[in-house]
Amino acid sequence: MSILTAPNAVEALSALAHGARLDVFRLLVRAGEEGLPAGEIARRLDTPANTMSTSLAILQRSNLIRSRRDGRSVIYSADYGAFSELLSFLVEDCCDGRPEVCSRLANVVGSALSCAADAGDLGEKQ
Amino acid sequence: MSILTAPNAVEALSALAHGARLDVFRLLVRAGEEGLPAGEIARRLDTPANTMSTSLAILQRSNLIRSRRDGRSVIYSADYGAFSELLSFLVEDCCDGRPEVCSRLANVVGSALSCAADAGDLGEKQ
DNA sequence: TCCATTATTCGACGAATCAGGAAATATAGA
DNA sequence: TCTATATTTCCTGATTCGTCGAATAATGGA
Repeated sequence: MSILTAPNAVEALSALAHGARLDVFRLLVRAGEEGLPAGEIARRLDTPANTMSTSLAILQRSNLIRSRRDGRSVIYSADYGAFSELLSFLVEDCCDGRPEVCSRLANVVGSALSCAADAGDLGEKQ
Repeated sequence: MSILTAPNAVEALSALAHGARLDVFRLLVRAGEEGLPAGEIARRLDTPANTMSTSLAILQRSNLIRSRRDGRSVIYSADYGAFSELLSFLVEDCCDGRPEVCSRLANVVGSALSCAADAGDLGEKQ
């Protein structure tokens, strides 16, 4: 059961349904918990600061990213929890009525996440 | 590594980033491989046939659903493979550089898909 | 062929989204 | 306080999207 409501999910999907914003989100996912300052994100993705600010605001409104101020900079980072909730929302329906089809999703997502096992903390962790 | 390009992913996310279309897709995911005829989908979701036809066309263009004709009806069904590819695309970045953060996603998605294990074929199975 | 059923395409219009210049705000340092 | 840096907000034209009435296919049966 996901915590996300359908409207929340639509907002998150809308935020990601845009080439530039998807690039931002993926950059932040790769950047990890420490995140990146807005200006650095704009520079790396070669986007005007005001346009990037709008993109960041849309992603933040959807809860997929967070921000914190650090001096003159505003640091953005991916919200992995919210991202997980979105993924849960997307996959939860496969279990309603047709659990047998879930296995394909489970296998594919599981292998895509095999690095989690490589990192040595899938479930048990150290 | 996902097979999906970023533009493909954006198209699929855009297709899902709409309340009515998300409802259609989730209905079809629950309906399984056999799918449902267009008219039945429109009836269940209380939507005019032409509007539903447009929604179905958008979902199909994004490859998230397929269609086949059966007499006068056109049967739509979820494309679980394409759905898996989209999920893979979304999660693959967490492995680039920050494998440790993947574990949370793996755990959440894994438990959301616990029904796959119940259904008895999650890779190893028990 | 004629008709009923099922589904798609066309056309049009309001609503929403997009991008970025210009101006405003926030912070730090001198 | 004054200035430079970092970011956001405001604004607006251009584009795209969403909806659905009406018209147009496609199919099967009589």
